[in-house]
Order: sequence, then C-alpha cells, then structure tokens
Amino acid sequence: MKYTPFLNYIKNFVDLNEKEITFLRSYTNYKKYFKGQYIVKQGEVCNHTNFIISGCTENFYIDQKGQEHIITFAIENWWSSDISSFITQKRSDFNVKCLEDTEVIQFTCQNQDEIFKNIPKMETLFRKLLEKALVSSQKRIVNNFSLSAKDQYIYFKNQYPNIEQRVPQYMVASYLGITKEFLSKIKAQLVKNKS
Amino acid sequence: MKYTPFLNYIKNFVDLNEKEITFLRSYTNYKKYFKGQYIVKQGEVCNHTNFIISGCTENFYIDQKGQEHIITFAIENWWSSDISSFITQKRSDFNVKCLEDTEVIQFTCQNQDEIFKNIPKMETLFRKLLEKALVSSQKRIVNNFSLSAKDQYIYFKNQYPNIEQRVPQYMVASYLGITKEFLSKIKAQLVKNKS
DNA sequence: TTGATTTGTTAATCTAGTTTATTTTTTAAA
DNA sequence: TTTAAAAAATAAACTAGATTAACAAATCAA
Repeated sequence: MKYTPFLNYIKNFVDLNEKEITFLRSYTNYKKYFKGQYIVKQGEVCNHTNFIISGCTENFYIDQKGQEHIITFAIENWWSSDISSFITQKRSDFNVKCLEDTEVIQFTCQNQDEIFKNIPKMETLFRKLLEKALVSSQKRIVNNFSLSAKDQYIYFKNQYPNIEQRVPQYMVASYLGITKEFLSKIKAQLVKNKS
Repeated sequence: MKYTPFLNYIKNFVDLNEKEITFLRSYTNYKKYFKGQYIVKQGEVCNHTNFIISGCTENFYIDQKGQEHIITFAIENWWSSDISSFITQKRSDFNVKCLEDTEVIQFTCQNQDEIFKNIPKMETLFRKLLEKALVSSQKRIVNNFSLSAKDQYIYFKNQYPNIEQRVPQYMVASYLGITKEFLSKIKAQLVKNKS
C-alpha cells in the first residue's frame, strides 16, 4: 500500500496505535508528481510539508543575477518543502522541483497542527527532526567555513553516496556553490592523485 | 526577580498558568557566568540549553589548522548551546564563551524532557523556535552562496544592529568567514562610497 | 539516423579574498 | 599617567575559485 514506506519510517521513531494511524492517514494525503514538475514555485506559498516515498527532488532558488543555486536534494525517506514559507505562509524564496517521478505524503499547515494536537508524539517527532535538520544545516555552514571546495565535494560524496549517481554533475556543483568547470577540475585532480 | 525576563519572553509565545510556571522554575536553574568564562568547551558534552537573560556569548570552534571560527553570537533573549552535543550527549565540536558577564536560565536534557511531558505547550514553543532557527540557518547558507563579503557584512549589520558595538571587529570578520584585514578593507570602501 | 539540446571537459585569463608584514590606534592595567 | 598589550588599518604579493570560450560526449526528439 502507498502509505507503507511512510508508516515504516514513523515506526523508527514512535509507536502509533491503529486509531492514531487512521487519524494520521486521514489528515495527510498521497500525491504523485512527474519528472520536471514543481512541488513549490518561487513566489508562491508553500502549502505542504512533503515526505518522499520515492523519487528525488531539488530545492533551489534563482538569485538577482538569474543564477540557480541548489540548496538541497531530497530522496526517499527525506522531507522536502520550503519550511520558511510553510511556517509563515508567505511567498516562497525557493523552488522544489522533481528530478524523477516522485511520490509524496503531504501535510498541510492546518492538518499538521491538528495532528500535533491529537497525537503529541507526532509533535515530539517533528521537534526531533527539526533538531537534526538544524544540526546538519549548521554543519554545512561549518564546512563552508573550513573546507576547501575539494574537501566539501569529498564530504558530500561520503554523506550522500546515493545522490551523485542520480543527478547531473552541474547540479552537484551548484549544491556545493562552485561552478561546474571547477568541479570538473577537482574530479580530474582526484582521479590523477588516486592512480 | 531573576526569572522575570525569561517569563516575559515565554509570555510572547504561550500562556502558562501559575502551576506551570512553578513547574518550569523548579525544572530549570539560574546561573551567572563572568566575562571570559566558558559555558561549553570543545571536547566536552554540552549539558544545558541556555536562555540568556543578560550578557553576550560567542559560539566558536577551532579547526585543524588552529583557526578560530565564530558560528554565532547570542545576546539577551536568545538561546545559546551546542544543540548537536546537547541532543546526542556526545562531545561538543564547539565552545560557548562569555564575551560579557552573562546570566542564563539553564535546561538540562532530562529536565527539558520532563517539562515537555508536563507542559506540552512548551514543546510546541520549542518546536517553533527550532523552525525559526532552521530558517535563519538556511538563510545564512543562501547568503553565503549569493552575497559578496561586502553584502554579507551589510546584511549582518542590519540584522544584528546591537551586536557590532559589543564585540571586537575581528570577531565580526570571523563570523562572516573572512579575514579581519579584508573586513577592514570593506569598511574603508563603504566609508569612501558614502561621503 | 540525424540533427539538436543537454551535459561534461580543458585551458587561458581574471578577481575576490588571503597572507604576510608593518604601522597606528585603542584598551586596560599598574 | 605611563606603558604594555590588544585591536584595527594599510599595502603588496599571492591563491582558490570564477569567467569565458571552444569543443567533445551523451542523450533525446522526430
């Protein structure tokens, strides 16, 4: 069943009884997007938090100079949304776009609050997820400070070994905040040093 | 009374009754640190989340090359801790050090859980604080991507107008991830362009 | 099956920010 | 009030990574 991966994921953190599961299911919904579709568009309000069942998304924005910058990728068992727009219900600064066909479970703002009210365990879960997300966001800032582009690339490969094969290289470069030409150079260097 | 600023802060988000306030007070404690003292030391476990009543702290780490990098400053009505170490109860990668005499309200890990169990509103508050913290952490990554050092400095001044006067300039440079020499250059440029 | 678009490589030149070194100013202690 | 130490400013040489441009593969549309 479509909800299975989501419920399995939840089970890793908290135990829900049948009634709670039923509630959770009735206050969320399943949706399928196709490759290339936008889940959120820059300038529009982000209405959902999305749990990814299958597929891959990129979260990016376009700056004043028209340049694209990828903030994050997300794959199965990750969450994807523009949290800033979601919590404030203001226009989003980001795009969320599917890099593959992607299936998600969606929470709207109001439903999320209802879920938290009725299943406090779910709020605890979300608090813990936020803690982790904050830690990894801070880690990224730290890496930006003290690692060279090359070391950041190595770190990326280690931390997200599944992603590099699934997205084109120029997107990895964008995620790292460097040009695709420079990433090419780095990869050439790494190959040379290994042999 | 020492707790007043803290209770006023809480009041901005949630309403607590007398009983809840009493509970909250008995599960937290007040502590005063002096200028130069460490609240957390790199390599030790961070045992507390700290709400700052008065004073100013820096959160920094020392990298392999021996270089200091400031991650955040915190002043009155802000929170200060190494959240990664706090939630995992593992050794901290960061130092939290007082730049002025600093008074805080402290939550231990266990007490925080007790508070959440007994006052769910407090868990909601913390979830919302984490959401905000995550948004501003992501904002910082975005700025790192798309702003020049000069624009990042201008952004910093606008967002934290109270901090620049309270800390030495080389610390601002460290926070921005640039050298103090380059910050000097930027300030000279800004002065020139204004006149 | 071919042309067109998207992705990746290489190399030359350029620039934002670093490094190193010296000087000046501010702060704090005695 | 003097003095030593800490902080800030200035300037020249240097480097990591950007930009530009030309080209080579790979993928895709028809």
